[in-house]
Amino acid sequence: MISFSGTDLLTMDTKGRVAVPARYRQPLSELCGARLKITVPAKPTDRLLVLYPLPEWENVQAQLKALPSTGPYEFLKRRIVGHAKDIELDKQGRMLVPPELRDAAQLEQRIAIVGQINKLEIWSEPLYREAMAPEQVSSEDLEAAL
Amino acid sequence: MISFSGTDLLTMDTKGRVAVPARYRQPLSELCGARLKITVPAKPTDRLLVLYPLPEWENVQAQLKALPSTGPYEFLKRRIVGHAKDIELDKQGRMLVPPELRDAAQLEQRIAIVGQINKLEIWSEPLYREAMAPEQVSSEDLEAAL
DNA sequence: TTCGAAGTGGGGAATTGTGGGGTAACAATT
DNA sequence: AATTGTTACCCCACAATTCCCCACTTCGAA
Repeated sequence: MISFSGTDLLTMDTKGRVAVPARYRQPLSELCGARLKITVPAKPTDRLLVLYPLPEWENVQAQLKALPSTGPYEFLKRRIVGHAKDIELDKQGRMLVPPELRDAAQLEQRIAIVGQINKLEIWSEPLYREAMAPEQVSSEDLEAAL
Repeated sequence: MISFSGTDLLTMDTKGRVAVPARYRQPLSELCGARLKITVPAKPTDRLLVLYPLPEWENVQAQLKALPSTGPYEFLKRRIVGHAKDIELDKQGRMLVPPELRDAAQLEQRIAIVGQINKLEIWSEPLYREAMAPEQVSSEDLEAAL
């Protein structure tokens, strides 16, 4: 299994294409023919997208299926599955981000791709910078976490 | 079996026709000759339609049949089976949504087709946006779910 | 400096979504 | 039974998007 990490700053062109960082391409191709699934994150207020290799997505889907169909879980399942679309790469190693997801995550030209172990996160670069700013977490919470 | 996921934003024309997203057409054709069943959802307050491939509908119907014929179950069965209609696609891959169902789901021009594993949901786009809005789930409930 | 790999841009063909006209099937009405 | 009107389905046509290919540029390594 691949392990994603590190940040790549890239640009999305006018057709909505974004290059997948080259270092992931061969591993992805071997693992699953570079077939991926893109969707929204669990928290509805988070403005980003998550990108799974297909086998990893199967796990996620299985976990979702195991959740009860009530209240917030119901919402979660419908939201994540309802937004999940297949992604393949073109011969230049780029993905085409579906328009609905583009604006769900408020993506513009500048994009940040962030590796998170089993998935990639796709951010608008300005929003990513904001989210990473130190003042986004209270110092007490941080202390508690460390 | 097909697995539906992801959202497609489309328009219903003045004749009540809606294009089935192209990525589903071949799978549906192979699975069941693109013969589908459309009906209302279980919750009477939900404003949307559900669309099953015929084999999947058979399962649903069998489950309904197994329910006791009393009180709320009786109601459920009558409601779901009573609204169910056959759907086929025209040569351009569009379905014709029956008028009664159109206004049961308050469909207007802008439509969202949402994949949910074994079925497709047909929403009015504005209503779908509302339903997916973060305010629809309390932040405490959400915290608990994550 | 040269070379190759990576990221970016864009032309053009094919596919997909949309709109609308014509006609056949069907229902309703007289 | 004849007439009218409505509906559904065929076809064609246009527009937008997606996909395939080629090319330029930048950057780091040899």
